[in-house]
Amino acid sequence: MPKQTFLSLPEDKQNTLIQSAKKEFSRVPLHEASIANIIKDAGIPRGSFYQYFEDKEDLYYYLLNQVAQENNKKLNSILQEKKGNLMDALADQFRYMISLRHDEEHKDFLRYAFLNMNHRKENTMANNIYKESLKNERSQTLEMVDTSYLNIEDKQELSHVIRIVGAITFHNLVQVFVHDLTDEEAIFNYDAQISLIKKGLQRKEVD
Amino acid sequence: MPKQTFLSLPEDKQNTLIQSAKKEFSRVPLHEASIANIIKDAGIPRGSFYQYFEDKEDLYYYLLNQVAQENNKKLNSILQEKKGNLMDALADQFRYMISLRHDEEHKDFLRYAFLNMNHRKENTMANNIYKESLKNERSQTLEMVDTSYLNIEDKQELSHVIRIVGAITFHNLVQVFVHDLTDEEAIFNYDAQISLIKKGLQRKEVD
DNA sequence: CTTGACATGTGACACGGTGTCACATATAAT
DNA sequence: ATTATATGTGACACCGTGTCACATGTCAAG
Repeated sequence: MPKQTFLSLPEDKQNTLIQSAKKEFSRVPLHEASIANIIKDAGIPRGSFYQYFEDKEDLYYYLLNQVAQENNKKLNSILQEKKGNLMDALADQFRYMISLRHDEEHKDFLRYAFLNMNHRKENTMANNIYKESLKNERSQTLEMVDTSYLNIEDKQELSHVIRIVGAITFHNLVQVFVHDLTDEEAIFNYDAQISLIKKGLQRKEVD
Repeated sequence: MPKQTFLSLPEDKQNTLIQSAKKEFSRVPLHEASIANIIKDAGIPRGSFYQYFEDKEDLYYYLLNQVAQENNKKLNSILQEKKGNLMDALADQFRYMISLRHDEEHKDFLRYAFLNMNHRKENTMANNIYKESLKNERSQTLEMVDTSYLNIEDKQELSHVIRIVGAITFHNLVQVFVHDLTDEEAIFNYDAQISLIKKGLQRKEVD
């Protein structure tokens, strides 16, 4: 989390720094990004940076979390639109996510995020790290799921379902960036996989 | 890949370096590991290191690939034992993987590998990077799958199934290390999820 | 042998990045 | 006006990387 000092800064100064950071994190992946570049671009001294953030990661995950929050809102609205049908909502959400690749502002930032997706980034995207407010939003999302569409018996199974579709969704998003899939290819694969797990991987015994 | 120079080295010198590397990569995750520590421990000069490997990553993925190869062999043998039943084989393989946590030699190395699992590591573990021989082994594994257990229609769907169970398996392995799950918890979750996707996530219409 | 060509070994060094700290400056409170 | 407290600043010490000029080894041909 950014330190209080940063949050107390005049908004435009905050934005300058954020813009510079986004620029750097869009140039190279996190581990190659340098604080030196960010502060040079933002025109602030090195010491100040460390008054605002713990380190590079702190700033990075602050940004990533902002993206995640937008995303979460989107999912909520889609889920509402789909009347609680989780699988349908995810199919839409997936399409939305890959469409972000064409958005100049997020493009390369997302690209490097997914090319170097790891547990912490995934967790941030799925929103578990920041703020209690998010915990609320999260369960708010969960509450919206209409479980009658799903082949489950209790809340615990719902959480397993979430993990399953989450793992598959992230896997597919990573594939999109790693192999530079077209939207069509990406959607085809994702839908195929979702369809498979919806109907079940195990052949029913035919007697 | 290590350079030829390394592969031509007397075996004991190779092993010394490998041991020192494993020690360092078990001490801290890849990005914190330092070549300085490895060569100090192995007692070789800095210049030599760069004659053997491109860089830190080169050495790391060489080691990880060795682990992956052992793993692949194991999967093959389990799959054979299970007469091509993929899902059953994976359940066993998962148990085997988490049991490696208790093996002193691999313990921390694996721990840091999974705590920082990313696309490249996952891919290495699932074996796609090194050697043609592995490509063969891979398809060899695929050939062993008896598709009659599965609810699929063609080879393409089989590859989707592999991706699905792969994503879920890795997700669960990461969770094991991130949350320090007991073997029992890990197996419970994994089995629950596998069972769900086997029978299908979508409720059948009851009329 | 000895010479030369080529492979391998070696460690000092330049470079670039990080995080800190002593000092400067602003802001607020009495 | 004075003191306390927060914030700004950039020089600096530290550490790790990858390279390069030079040293040493190997081996085959004369």
